[in-house]
Amino acid sequence: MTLDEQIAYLKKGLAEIIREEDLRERLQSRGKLRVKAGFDPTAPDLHLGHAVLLRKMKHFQDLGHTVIFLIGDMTGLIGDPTGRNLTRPPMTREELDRNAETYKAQVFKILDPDKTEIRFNSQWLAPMRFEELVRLCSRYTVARLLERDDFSKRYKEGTPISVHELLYPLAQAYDSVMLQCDVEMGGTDQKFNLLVGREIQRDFGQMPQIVATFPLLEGIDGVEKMAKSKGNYIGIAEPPHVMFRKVMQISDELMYRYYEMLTDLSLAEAGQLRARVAEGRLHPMEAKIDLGRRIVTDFHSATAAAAAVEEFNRVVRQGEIPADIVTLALPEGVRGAAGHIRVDKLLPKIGLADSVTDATRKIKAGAVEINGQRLHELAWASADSKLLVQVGRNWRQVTL
RNA sequence: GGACGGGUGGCCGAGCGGCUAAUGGCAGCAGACUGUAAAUCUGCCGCCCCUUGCGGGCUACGGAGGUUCGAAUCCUCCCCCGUCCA
Repeated sequence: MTLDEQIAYLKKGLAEIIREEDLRERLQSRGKLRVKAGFDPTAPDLHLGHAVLLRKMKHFQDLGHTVIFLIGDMTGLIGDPTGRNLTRPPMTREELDRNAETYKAQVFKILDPDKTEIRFNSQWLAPMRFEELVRLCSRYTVARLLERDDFSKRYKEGTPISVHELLYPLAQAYDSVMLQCDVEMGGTDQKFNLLVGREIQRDFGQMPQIVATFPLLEGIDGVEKMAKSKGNYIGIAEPPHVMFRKVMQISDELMYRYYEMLTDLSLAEAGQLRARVAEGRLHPMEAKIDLGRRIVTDFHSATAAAAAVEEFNRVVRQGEIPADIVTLALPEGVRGAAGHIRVDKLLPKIGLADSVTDATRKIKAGAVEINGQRLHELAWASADSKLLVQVGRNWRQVTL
């Protein structure tokens, strides 16, 4: 690949790169770059939003560069009391290590282990003395920190900003210094932090890192960014058919975006796809099935993807019973006086309702089917040896 | 340390002595529709008990007391948050 081709390859899908000339110059002078991206250790379940970043990291590896997967475990060790969630307990070293293992299992679905360093920032942040911390802080000003969008907004609105929050950009920047990063990547929401890294590095006599930001991937709701806490995510480690079904749930509009950010299609190819759908030459559902197939193939396999498509057709389109239905024995205490099964008590015990009250509501709303029959009563008598219980798109099989 | 403002259900945000399990919005759940969706429409949306009835009970408006037949609403103290002053 020529230099121009390399840059084009790396740029695809990025929101911004600061500065491209620096990247060009450094690719020439240094050849092999150190590329960092940081991850939160408290939420080890990676999702497709992270995958966008991981894919880009992989692109760097494809060109022979080293990628540093930095786990920001310092926060986890302290027990970050951001906002009103004051009781987040500190994580133990064991938990953090376990999370790191979880990360590895997921991350290496995409990254090349031979070109990946996994690092923890507690390695240098934990032994830091107060004096050193104060020195680090003296390299930056409060005014500059308050430039960050969410800080200035919160400051104006009068919502609290804890001092430690101001310290994070500095800590992150310090990570770049310690790791001697050439490039740091992050979502567009990280831009400020990444830029602080440049300045602090310069202050430490290092070449300022190149900053690469990429757009945040919307979650399956199509509105908010993908986040586990918002429940709108598709997890990297989720089973193939779950992953596939979630892809099928996104809106048509969002589908193109996923094509752009999560597949190897070029932007031009994604555009063509959109045009073909618009012209009625391709059914949107077909396009989405293909998207799902590609994504599942990336994280599992082509075979798994084919099975997921098949399962989707059977269960969702034809309304048949899922193959991987959870089977349980009848729990205790769900029989009424006459020996009938109290469905309202059963549902919460088999994970189909939040509580008995909730189960009652669902039954009254006609959302519950047993053995193919819609239920309107709280009790059920059955001569069969098993019950096939369905609430919405969740199924359970209960053996008597 | 002082003055002022504020803490309501997952979130936002009304209520400011009874008719309030607490308006409304968002989110969520279920149903209809469909191409799987989206959009739209409908219902639900604290917990428990009784095979269920416009049934009964319990818990809930930062915390603890108090006033009152009755408090999210009034009083006292405490905790927390913010703004300004020092």
